[in-house]
Amino acid sequence: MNTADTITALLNRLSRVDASDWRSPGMNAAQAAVLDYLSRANRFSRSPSHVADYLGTTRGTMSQSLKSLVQKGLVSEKRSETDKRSISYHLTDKGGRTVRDGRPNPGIGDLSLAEARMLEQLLRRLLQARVAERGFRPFGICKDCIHHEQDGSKRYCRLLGVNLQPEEALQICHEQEPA
Amino acid sequence: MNTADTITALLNRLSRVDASDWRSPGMNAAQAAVLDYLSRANRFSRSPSHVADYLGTTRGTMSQSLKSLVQKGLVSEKRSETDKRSISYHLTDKGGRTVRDGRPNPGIGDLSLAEARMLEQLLRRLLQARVAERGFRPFGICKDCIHHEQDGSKRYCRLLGVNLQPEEALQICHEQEPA
DNA sequence: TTGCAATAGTTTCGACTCGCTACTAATATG
DNA sequence: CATATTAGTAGCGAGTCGAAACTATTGCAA
Repeated sequence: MNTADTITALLNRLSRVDASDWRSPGMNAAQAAVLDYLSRANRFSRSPSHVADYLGTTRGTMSQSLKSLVQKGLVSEKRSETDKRSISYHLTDKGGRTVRDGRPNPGIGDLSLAEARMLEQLLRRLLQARVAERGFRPFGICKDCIHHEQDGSKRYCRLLGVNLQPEEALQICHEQEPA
Repeated sequence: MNTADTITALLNRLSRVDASDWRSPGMNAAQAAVLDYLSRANRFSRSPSHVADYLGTTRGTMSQSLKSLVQKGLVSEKRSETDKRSISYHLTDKGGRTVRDGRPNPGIGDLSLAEARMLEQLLRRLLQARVAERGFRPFGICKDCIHHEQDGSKRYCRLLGVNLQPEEALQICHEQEPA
């Protein structure tokens, strides 16, 4: 077994072992991933298609997942004014609490802070490679985008032609193209 | 979001993006994980309970998964002679081929070989920590175990009291305790 | 303008996952 | 020898998953 395969196997078990934490309170890994994404994505990136693209699944599946999250009161939908086809989902208060409190804080064992940072960077680059390999969008954060423009404290998106709130600079955008 | 959470989020998306490869030929991530485990576990570690422990799921779930793999002819069962309760599963020829050929060889992008090795080591240590955190068994390989005894080319397991084949030294064992 | 084509989302289907509880059979233990 | 423990399974209900079919809206081009 070569290194790439070994890494993939480790990744697989790790996410499975992590997932066993979420399996308690009527919550599963897929739903947790959706909530996590919605908590970090900007207002232009929260449609079923976007979440599906991010997680590498289909619109049909995501439609189902979002429906079940709506039923649980964790997520709420808002139809777009301009394009009546598209819908933007967002966390409810309860959903926000679930994301913040519900996460069992995962340890890093005997890894030093420097090693953890190193691991984070390596994972980021691996993810970037595998995402590109499959033609997926990068889903990076707004401020690292070629369309992001900053003038003092004012921020602007050249692509969408809108002004941005300060907190939006760190959110995930489906249109993001790394600068 | 702290480093541990960030790492968990990266891990999650990575395994999800990887999983989208397996979703083609009537095969899913859970089944792929079972086949992968069975291909690497020794003859003492291939019962439903063992696979379930390894993947952090339940015996009931694993029983179902194994049933569907049997139906596809990828896996076959053998009842134990000594303990008539226990069953050991193993890959069929077709199952072996599926593991070997079916894996879309995953890239490592622009990571150097040294960086890939570093990533592998860090992941291994993180996994070890999270496994210990939850009281799971380590499922390490035979030769790194306190019960493993080597005398020239002869290998022996002190715990189970049996002689071991050379190739078994590198297989996963559910009884393994790191030396 | 009208007539597609593309897009966003949903629904339905069948196979499967998943935790849970209840169950059977075999083995241990006192 | 009675009872506890262990290994595995069956059934339940909610949900995941891909695929295909379907609706509604928007874009585009003749």
